[in-house]
Amino acid sequence: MASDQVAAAARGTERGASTRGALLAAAREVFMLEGYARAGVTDIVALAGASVGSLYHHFSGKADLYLALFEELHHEQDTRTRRAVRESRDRGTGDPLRLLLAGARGYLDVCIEQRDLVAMFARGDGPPGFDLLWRQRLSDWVCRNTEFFARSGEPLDEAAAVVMTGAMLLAASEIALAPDAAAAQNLADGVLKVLSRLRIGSP
Amino acid sequence: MASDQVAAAARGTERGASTRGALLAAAREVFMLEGYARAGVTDIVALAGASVGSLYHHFSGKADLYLALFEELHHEQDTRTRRAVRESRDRGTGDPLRLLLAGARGYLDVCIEQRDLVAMFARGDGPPGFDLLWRQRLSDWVCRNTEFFARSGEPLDEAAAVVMTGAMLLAASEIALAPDAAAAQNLADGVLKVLSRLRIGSP
DNA sequence: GTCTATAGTAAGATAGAC
DNA sequence: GTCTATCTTACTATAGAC
Repeated sequence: MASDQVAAAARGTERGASTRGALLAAAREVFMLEGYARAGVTDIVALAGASVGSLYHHFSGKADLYLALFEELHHEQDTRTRRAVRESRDRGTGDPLRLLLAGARGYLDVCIEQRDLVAMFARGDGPPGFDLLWRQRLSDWVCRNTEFFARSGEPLDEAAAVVMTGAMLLAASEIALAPDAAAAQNLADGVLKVLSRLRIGSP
Repeated sequence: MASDQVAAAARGTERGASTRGALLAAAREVFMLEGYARAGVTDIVALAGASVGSLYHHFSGKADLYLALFEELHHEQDTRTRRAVRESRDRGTGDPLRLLLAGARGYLDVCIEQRDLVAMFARGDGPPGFDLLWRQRLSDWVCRNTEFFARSGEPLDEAAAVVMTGAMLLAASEIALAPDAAAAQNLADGVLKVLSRLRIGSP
């Protein structure tokens, strides 16, 4: 019967998805603990309760696994940043710098929640070519902020963007090393407060 | 005769030193071009006109070569930073933030002069464990700046240090990517100007 | 001090049965 | 979709002659 086929497919799909999820979760643990280079494919599949063959069925290899984790975090950061800006605007904020800082807070919130994962990426150890992807993302970010400052009438737009972005970058990294969430939150608050002194974009 | 022995030793030493220098220079080229991971020991010795055996006579391995280059740059940055602060003080500068920024300029000057090398280290790709050394240096820097701001009466001392240091870090990285020295200089000037607006440490 | 040739090793990836 | 066993590849590092 057709329903049997459907049911079988569904079972298969569910099982596959669960294996995939277990592999991702295990990779996360092992990468965080050992770093990318020292992590072994065998350690990951062992922790996931799966096999090497399964891993290569779902992913193209160790690097792919790492990239998947990175994209996941990046997506979350992006979503939260946009949401924070939107909510601030809905609350009536008009000042561009205020909106930028609201987004920055959203971003740092994710960093605080996922300190361990952020720390892993901040180490810089990743698959060959990952640094290029990272640099690309960073450049994009600087460009977007440069455009923002240019629109706000800041003459030193690029420099301002470098200061802003660099501060956020190191803040994320230091937050990842903070002993607990409270200390991390404290640091995030401080950084945003200092940045608000820049008085950029409010001529 | 004793003088023969001395002469022989001197010749030997000179030859050794020259090989060592050639290896360092070649390593610099190859690492800059290929990155650490992709660089092969064989490529380096080929470019240096030396042999694998020589390399392992002078250095403990590929990683050691990389570290030597890093320490060299670090030493230069340190020297120039201190010199810049001293010179500024001699010119009569008393304001602490001004002195800090003078040092920052000295640091960025080295980054501009050695853009290619800085770009190589900024990629983050290095020998296993290098990220730890890097993080250590970074933490030291943040701590020193935190102490500086604390002495200057800044209540958000750590946050201010993170903003300042993060900005310098990304500035170095962006300078390394600048198309030419003029653009790099321009960006450095802008960043220092923006940072001087923070009015940190001058309550 | 320098060289050539060789060995070690480690880990990621693949083949093919179930 | 999942598994085990095997492979292969690429490199660093060493041994030992000159």
